[in-house]
Amino acid sequence: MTVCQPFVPERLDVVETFKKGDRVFPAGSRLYQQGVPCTELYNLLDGWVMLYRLLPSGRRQVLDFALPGAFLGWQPNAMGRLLHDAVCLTDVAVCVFPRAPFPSLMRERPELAERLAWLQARDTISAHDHLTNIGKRSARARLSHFLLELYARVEHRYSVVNGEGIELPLTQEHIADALGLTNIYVNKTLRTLREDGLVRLGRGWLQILNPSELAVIGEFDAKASHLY
Amino acid sequence: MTVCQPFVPERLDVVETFKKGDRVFPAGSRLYQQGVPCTELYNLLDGWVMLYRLLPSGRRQVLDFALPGAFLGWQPNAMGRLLHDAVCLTDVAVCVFPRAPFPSLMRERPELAERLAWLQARDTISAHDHLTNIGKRSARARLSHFLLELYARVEHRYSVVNGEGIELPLTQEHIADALGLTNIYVNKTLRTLREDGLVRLGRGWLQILNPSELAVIGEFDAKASHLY
DNA sequence: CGTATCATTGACGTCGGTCAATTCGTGTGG
DNA sequence: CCACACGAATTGACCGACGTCAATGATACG
Repeated sequence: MTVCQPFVPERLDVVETFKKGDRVFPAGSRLYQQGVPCTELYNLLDGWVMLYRLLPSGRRQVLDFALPGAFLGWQPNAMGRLLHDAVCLTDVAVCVFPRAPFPSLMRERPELAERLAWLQARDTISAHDHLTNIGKRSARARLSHFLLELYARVEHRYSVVNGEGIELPLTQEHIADALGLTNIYVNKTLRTLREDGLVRLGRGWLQILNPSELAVIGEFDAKASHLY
Repeated sequence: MTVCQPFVPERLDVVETFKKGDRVFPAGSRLYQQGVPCTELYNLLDGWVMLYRLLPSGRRQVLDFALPGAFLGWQPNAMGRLLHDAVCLTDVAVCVFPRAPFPSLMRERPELAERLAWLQARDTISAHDHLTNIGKRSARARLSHFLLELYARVEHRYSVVNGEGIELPLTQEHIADALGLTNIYVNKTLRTLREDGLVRLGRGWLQILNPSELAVIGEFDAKASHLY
């Protein structure tokens, strides 16, 4: 499901030719910045990347937490200026492409354009999920939905021992900025979820204790998760 | 910027061959329904289409108001089941395509896949805008931002006499469901905007009286509107 | 002219925000 | 090994933006 990986074998070399190579970014570093042109594209191989927008007022809206397989930095030309920030929440491994030859590369390799279209369509659906979650649910439901979805996505990518919990390199402030809440209220809502025996969540890890009850609260339909 | 229109001339016939023809839907009718497979794709030629999701609880989140040029009904296969509803707010003219041959058509015509990728990327950006608006702004700012963006989009498609206002076939409930508010609070907030001489808005039309002040309130950057 | 839909307004309640203080955890330097 | 520092988590008191409920008014349509 990544951009460069699962091509038909004999085509793979073409994309391989264009890539600049793999690179590692340390936790806290930035892949690219809102409003600034960026000459590279990134295929996320390992680690977590947070995508967010900054408002003039300084507030931050988290758009997505990108997991391995995500293709980052590509967008219709706003004169090359990107519309969001991308920072690494963990050490991150990416496959780097130069941006310039990409349009012609897409024309030469239709399956690349096709794959990009699908990735983008999936991103749109994901954004619509996110939108619905923020727009129409209470804080408690938002958090439930968010944790379940994140858990499912991580479970799908990393090997997770069933019921063992996952690594979750997010602060409560990150979660708050994703859900349109304050870190304080996220904390208070988390407490009620914990007290009800639904989740456990500490520094850097998450465990879902009662997925079915959480799914009811968050109106989460596991079968409808097409966003892996 | 539509799917079938601006191809290089000699290619156009290929897409034309596949299309099933133009069709008109009356206001209030539905193009497709959430959870139901749909065998067609639609290129919106004229009119307004509202895209929304319904939650189990019955609440509705409006995802987008589609304007001419939008390409509707295409998404990565969730077994063909669509994830949102599309209903016509006005009489609507669409160019209809059968869904089945589309994957192979994309492979034959790379420029189609490329165009779809770009349209989808634009949709993602638009969804991120929407997300930021709902997640991080007060009701007053949300409304200001929403009205300005909508005005800009309509202005870009239909010929608008400067300062004359536009047709806006939305009820306050539609707006509320798009912005994560209640129709009642939308009404009250609109009143304050009117009283401050910023907008005029009645049944089916909208006039922006003070765009610069509205832009300040809504943190709206006209230059950043890449969503035409 | 009657009915349905949408807009408007007020009274009241609450969910979530703001402010501020305390605790906890981890890393760092003495 | 302990003292300190710093960021994150936690908690409480208070407040305000927005929701809920209910009634009235305006428009369009048959």
